[in-house]
Amino acid sequence: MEKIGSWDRKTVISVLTEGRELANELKKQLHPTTNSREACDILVENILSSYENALKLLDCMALLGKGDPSQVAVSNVFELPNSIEGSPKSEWSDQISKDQLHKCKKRKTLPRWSEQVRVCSGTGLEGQLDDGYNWRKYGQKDILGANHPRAYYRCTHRNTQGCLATKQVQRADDDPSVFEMMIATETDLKAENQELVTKEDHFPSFSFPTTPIESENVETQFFSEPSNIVGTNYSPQFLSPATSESYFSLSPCPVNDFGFGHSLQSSDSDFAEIISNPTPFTNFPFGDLDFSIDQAVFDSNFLDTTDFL
DNA sequence: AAGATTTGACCAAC
DNA sequence: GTTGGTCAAATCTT
Repeated sequence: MEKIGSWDRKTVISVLTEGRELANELKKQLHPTTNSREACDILVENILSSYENALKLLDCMALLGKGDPSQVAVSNVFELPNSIEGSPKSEWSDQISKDQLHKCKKRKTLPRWSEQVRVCSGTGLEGQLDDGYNWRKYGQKDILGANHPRAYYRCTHRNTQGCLATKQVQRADDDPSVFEMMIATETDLKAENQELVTKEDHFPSFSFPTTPIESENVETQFFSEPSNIVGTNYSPQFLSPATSESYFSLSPCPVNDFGFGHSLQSSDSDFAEIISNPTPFTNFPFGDLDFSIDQAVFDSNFLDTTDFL
């Protein structure tokens, strides 16, 4: 497990410095005596990229915040990159009646999780991690073959704002200090519904890969070009361009306060320290950063800071 | 008192 | 029949 080192400050400075130098270069190019439009375009792109990188670094650091980052070991597995751009959340969530909610008792057989996250516990950092939702536990179940029970959480604002995000948390069998979380946001649920209607019509023979991209591949993709850390030139091959909400879009229900959510009162609950605020930026793809990216598939809007600034 | 958690029961998928 | 996801009453916390 790699650890987060002193990358943060140095990396931000480096990125900002790069942006400044590029801006200076652009200034030269804009001089009346020189007239290279193409060069200017490239410089502008690079400048924007540099500042975006810096901003995202700062966001990432703000979320990881205090505590000992070395204890964070996370990976996201976007197992179902099928989020589909559609109507605003309020439009569809409002359509869900109590009867429909009641039907949700039925077992979910389709994969609908946008994120699978592994988080180490034990340092208090967990409390700093926040996916923007306020979670409320609504059940716990012993799972066959698992050493630890699985806890079920849903958004606190389910009733008041129709937030349908849900989350399952279970202590890993192989490493009890690691929690495995699966998070399903409204987008996933929406996509699931829409998929039932449209996939046969539109994608009769196409399916997304069920196994995530190897970490080496991800790192190669994202880390090979330092100047494009954030992937401004990255074009995901398999993902819908409208999946950002699954990751960070904090529609009405999430709180996104980056602080502690409610704390679980369960005396015996292994999840008590960690559940309320899991990781939003768990696999931030910075080349110099020591995040461990076990498996990931990124959305093109994944790092669009405008979604959460 | 309001809101959150616990836990047994219910229900549908398998 | 078994299992996993959810409900809801009871209980607890703030």
